[in-house]
Amino acid sequence: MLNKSDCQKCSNDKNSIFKLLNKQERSIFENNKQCTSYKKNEIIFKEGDMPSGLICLCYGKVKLIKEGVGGRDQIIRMENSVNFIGFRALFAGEHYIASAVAIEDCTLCYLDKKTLDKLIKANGNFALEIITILAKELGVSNERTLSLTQKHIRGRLAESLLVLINTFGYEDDGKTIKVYLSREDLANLSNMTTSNAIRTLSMFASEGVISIEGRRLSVEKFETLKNISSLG
Amino acid sequence: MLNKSDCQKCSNDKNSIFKLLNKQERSIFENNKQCTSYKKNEIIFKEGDMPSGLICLCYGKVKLIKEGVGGRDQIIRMENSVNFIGFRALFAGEHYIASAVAIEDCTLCYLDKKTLDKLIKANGNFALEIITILAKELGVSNERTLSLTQKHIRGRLAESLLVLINTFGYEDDGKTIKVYLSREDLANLSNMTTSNAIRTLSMFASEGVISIEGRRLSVEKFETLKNISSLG
DNA sequence: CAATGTATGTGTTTTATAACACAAATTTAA
DNA sequence: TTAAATTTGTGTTATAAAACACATACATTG
Repeated sequence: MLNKSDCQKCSNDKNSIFKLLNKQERSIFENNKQCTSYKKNEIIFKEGDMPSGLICLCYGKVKLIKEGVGGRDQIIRMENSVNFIGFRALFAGEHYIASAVAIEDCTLCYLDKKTLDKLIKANGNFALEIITILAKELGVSNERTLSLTQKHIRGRLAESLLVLINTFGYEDDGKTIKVYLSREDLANLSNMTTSNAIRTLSMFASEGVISIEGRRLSVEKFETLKNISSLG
Repeated sequence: MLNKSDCQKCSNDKNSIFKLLNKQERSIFENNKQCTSYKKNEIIFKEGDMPSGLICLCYGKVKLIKEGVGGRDQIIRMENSVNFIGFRALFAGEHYIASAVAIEDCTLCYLDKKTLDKLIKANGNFALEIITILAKELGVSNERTLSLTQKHIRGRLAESLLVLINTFGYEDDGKTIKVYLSREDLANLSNMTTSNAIRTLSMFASEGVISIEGRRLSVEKFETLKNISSLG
């Protein structure tokens, strides 16, 4: 458990929704938040757990993984800082439907549900912003369902790479995707077997669309990747 | 366009979220709502349209259908009265990602976005309820993605039948599903081709799990249906 | 009420992708 | 610093489901 002051990102990040709070509300938030950290590969929460508060991912990267039929897990979401994780279950008043696993060392902030509800009830713009976040997320999920069910393997993998680019961006070279996943994770994100992820990734490389150095994936032909994603 | 007083369901239905409004807020709602009706098969809104207000389905049944890759449409949602339709896009500030089609004669209520936002900002409990609805819906969508991608045909179709029972209930005989869909709609709901929906439905019938009379589907062995859904 | 279109039903073929099997490389642990 | 475990890579086989091709039944309409 870190000192409260160790984490300023949750409220000071440029996109932080806590900026919508007024001075007094803001201090309620600051006085009730709690910071923690997790090492790479540690489980932040497990599918089936009951959420007790809002979790803000301040530093690090997280995958949200859901147990599938017969051991075939599905990654339903990749999250970069600064963003919330596990807020769906919290707001729905339900158990988590996926587990959150740190894929890098992470720092998190907690805010208990009671305080959060108080802030939502007190500040209409804050409430509306949460409504917007959930509604956008629901759109993403609906689109994702269509992609995962109707696109072919190449399209699904290409789309996953685009999602990773969108979520994590590039390294300084402007082409290496700023996240390092196992082939298995890439497969679970793209709804395919690990062997097919490996094979398809190699195909992309041999076509010059990407280049591969272990888990380092660099995009060489972005437009081609987008084409594969939308046509596949 | 009907007279305002023709529709009382949107605010008087036992589960209506408008019951959370106080007297004054309630009258704002009543004074600004507009009622319309649609005939069976009419399009209420189209994928790509921009929403202008909240739509409450007061009478009738609706399917929400999304264009897929190469003409393979997907039904992303079935809605019964009294419930909202198209609220996701409205709250996200985005275009509709699916079209709403009346599968029976329908009566709808509209409430413009401006008035709705006013009510959300004014009433924290109302805001929290909308947050809960969206969060639950996002959970359903995540579960659905897993089912549609990982279950086999039999499991997917069985699950769709369970969804229909859950949404529309039974006729007075306590076993006939209270909605009459084409085989194509059933297929689009279950992510399969029409022929496979027909074939699988026949299999269920020959196994005695359901009985079929045209579009009338009656559940003979509910537990078996649940087993097929969860194991498939 | 014929005629045309649409929905349903069934068999056959094709294909995308999972499943399996194993080898090589890499990482982790002893 | 060797052994064990895990991850990556590749070829082969098996299979679930799409695609295709008709036939029949049912609706709709001129």
